[in-house]
Amino acid sequence: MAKQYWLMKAEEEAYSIEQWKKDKSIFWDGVRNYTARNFMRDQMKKGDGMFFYYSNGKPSGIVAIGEVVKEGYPDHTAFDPKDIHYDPKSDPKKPTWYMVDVKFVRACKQIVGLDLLKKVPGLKNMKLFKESRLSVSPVTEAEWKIIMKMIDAQ
DNA sequence: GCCAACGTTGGC
DNA sequence: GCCAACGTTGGC
Repeated sequence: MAKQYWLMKAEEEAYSIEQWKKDKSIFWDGVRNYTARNFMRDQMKKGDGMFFYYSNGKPSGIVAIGEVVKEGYPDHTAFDPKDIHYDPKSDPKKPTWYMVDVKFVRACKQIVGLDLLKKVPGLKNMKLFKESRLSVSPVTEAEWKIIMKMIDAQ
């Protein structure tokens, strides 16, 4: 299958790129939305590219580039009553929630803000704008290339 | 901090 | 299975 591209959101207070840089590879736990879950469980493949996006930021935008290194597997935080993402309805024998591992590739010199992304004609159909509440969303190859160029030009 | 958008829950 | 109420996300 051809390489695919994704955009994944986190709040800076929840997980920062400085932390990611240190950790190198992380599991993307805590997603509790079926659409996002389906992308992680069924579609994300090893080697796929991803943009790390700060939501609820000042401003919000893309801050780093990563790569999928482990394909969908059960999100164990759903089984832990002490975890904030605990979901008693997820059965370890038949897990409801899945996650992937993503490794840090590089940080943007500066944030590629949402306001900037919105101004680019080639990006006007981005899923990010249309389904703004989705924490994992697909990025087309054309969109990926445009954004990579914006990052390289920084 | 407000509020629009939208997913989820639960009563019927 | 409908739909109102409620909760969450995320831009501003």
